[in-house]
Amino acid sequence: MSSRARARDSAAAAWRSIFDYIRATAADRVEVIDRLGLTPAESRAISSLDPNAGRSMRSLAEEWRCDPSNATWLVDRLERQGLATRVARDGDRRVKAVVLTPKGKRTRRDLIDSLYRPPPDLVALPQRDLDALRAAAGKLPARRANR
Amino acid sequence: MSSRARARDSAAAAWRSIFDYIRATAADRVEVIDRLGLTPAESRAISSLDPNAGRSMRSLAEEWRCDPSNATWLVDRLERQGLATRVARDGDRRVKAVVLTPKGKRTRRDLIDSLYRPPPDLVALPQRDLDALRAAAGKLPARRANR
DNA sequence: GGCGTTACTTGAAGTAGTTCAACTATACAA
DNA sequence: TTGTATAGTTGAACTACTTCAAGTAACGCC
Repeated sequence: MSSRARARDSAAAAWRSIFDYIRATAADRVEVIDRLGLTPAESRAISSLDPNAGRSMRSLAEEWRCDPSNATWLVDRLERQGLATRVARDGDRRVKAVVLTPKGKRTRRDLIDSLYRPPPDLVALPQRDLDALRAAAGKLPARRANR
Repeated sequence: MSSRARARDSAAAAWRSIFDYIRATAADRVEVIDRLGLTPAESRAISSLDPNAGRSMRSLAEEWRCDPSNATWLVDRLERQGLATRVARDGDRRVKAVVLTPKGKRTRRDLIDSLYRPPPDLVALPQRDLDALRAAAGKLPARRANR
């Protein structure tokens, strides 16, 4: 067997296990989002806002791959919940910077901490496996290059 | 540091990387589902149907944690697309077994093959990492025990 | 100052998914 | 047989999200 084929085999087996595990734990994440009173779209929105900087509507719409009017609608929802506000940017008053309110920052912190908390099954793995997992997974890109 | 704390640390780092990578590749999976002309709910529905056996509406509603009427609505959609049919079960004619049509089986096969195909970034990892990943991830439960 | 461009908003229409209450048909047990 | 429970369906009301077309306001260049 070629080394290429061997890589594909191992990767396929690994991916299947990871994928199944992600699906098995999906309900936990829904629970987190529910607890914070968010919809899935709102939770994604909140986590793409930088607590220390505003972001234009346009850049948000691009990241979310949605219509600008859709971004307006979503940010409206965040604003109505007191999680974010719009401030006109000095210099170019056309662009609105969306910034997290203190409540928004707290909610984002809670959201991210909760989602990043490793599930018990994972923590229960042997230390050897955890170290290997950490090393291997750490080499994966956290963001996909623009295509 | 206690061995418990060490496990938590490694697990947290590993989980973060995995979680980020899953999010980074989410668009690929949306693409697969779109290509098959399915909604996310339909794709989940199709993948929980066994190609070799029917399943009652009730058991589907339980797995999907939704109202029975919701299951009716979803299976209606599958039926309208020619992916599944209902057959009354002999012996208890109240229960309808939902079975995949040949087209439904093909679609399911395609869906699962596509979702289980490991992303390129993963295949590109060093063989040592892949083997370790496979071994570690293989120890994770694929289904969550009922709670 | 006029003009094209950019950033964002508004409104209308549509799909997807959820929830609840009411209903039908079958099974099963007293 | 008569009641009671179970499996599934129907319909109505609602929320979340998407898409498109049209509109407003500010910018920046000539």
